[in-house]
Amino acid sequence: MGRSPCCSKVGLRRGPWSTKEDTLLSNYIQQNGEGQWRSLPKNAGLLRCGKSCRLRWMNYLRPGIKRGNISQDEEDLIVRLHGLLGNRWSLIAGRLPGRTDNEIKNYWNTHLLKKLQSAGIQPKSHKDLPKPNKNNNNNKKKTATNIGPKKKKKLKKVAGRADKLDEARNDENENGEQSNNNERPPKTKVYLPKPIRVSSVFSRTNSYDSLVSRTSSSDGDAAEKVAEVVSYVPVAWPPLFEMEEGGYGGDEDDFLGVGCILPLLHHPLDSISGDVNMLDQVYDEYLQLL
DNA sequence: AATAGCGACAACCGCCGCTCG
DNA sequence: ACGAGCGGCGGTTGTCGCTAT
Repeated sequence: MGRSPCCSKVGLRRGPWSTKEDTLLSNYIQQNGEGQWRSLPKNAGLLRCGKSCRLRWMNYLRPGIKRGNISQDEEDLIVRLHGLLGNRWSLIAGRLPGRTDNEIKNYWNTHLLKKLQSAGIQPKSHKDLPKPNKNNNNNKKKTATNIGPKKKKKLKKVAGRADKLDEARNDENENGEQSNNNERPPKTKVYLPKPIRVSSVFSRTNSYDSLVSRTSSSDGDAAEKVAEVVSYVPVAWPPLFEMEEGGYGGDEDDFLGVGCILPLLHHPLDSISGDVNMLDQVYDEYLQLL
């Protein structure tokens, strides 16, 4: 059965937020706290969908949000985490204080993807890792349509760069089109680790850029180099406690310094410290959980 | 100067899992 | 057990601004 939309979209504003709307939203949340997103717009005097309010708050208005200027360290970490986790942006964002999943996702799509590809890296190196069911079901999601964004954009521009006025936006009618894809794979329960924010910055000596530069600097056996770079996919999990005690990051043989990104399994950690075989087991166990 | 091409990123959409009645 | 509501997530699209032609 189809679910009702999160809110009636009739008469609601869409598109970019004005400063006035931002102020209204910020003030309301500061006074009343987050949550109750569905009723928030009405209470705050906003003509916005609750989801839109939440997104705006989470990605831009929330205190502590860092905007732009993604550092080399952060970029490095994003690449590593993506190699581990795939497109689980919220998890990746959880390891980057002040960064939002949306920003990381955009940054990946616009910067890092090209960077990796230009370096001859197929960034899908994590494809062998088991993905959560949600991702495995991506087929049911609106996958790339026959007309890609660029083509659409081109078509749109060919048709003329019509200015999109707010009035037009307001007049927009949602047709409520929904794709009824009834052929869903059976659901399976999966373990989805929750992101854990940490404030410490990991030291990573084996930087992604150095890998890339190594790869692109010479014209030797390309496949070999790709394999070499792609090997940033981890092979073992380090004990979390090392990271949490601020001592993490010294070992170049850890899985490239990602460390601690995943919730720890309940293991007698003291006994596995330094034991690569045991770490492999931990990793295997984690993969099974996934 | 006008327009096409393109990049960047903000915002939207649809789906899912969790919670609660 | 079931269904609805809610929050959250990831993929995709829309919009804007800059550059090239």
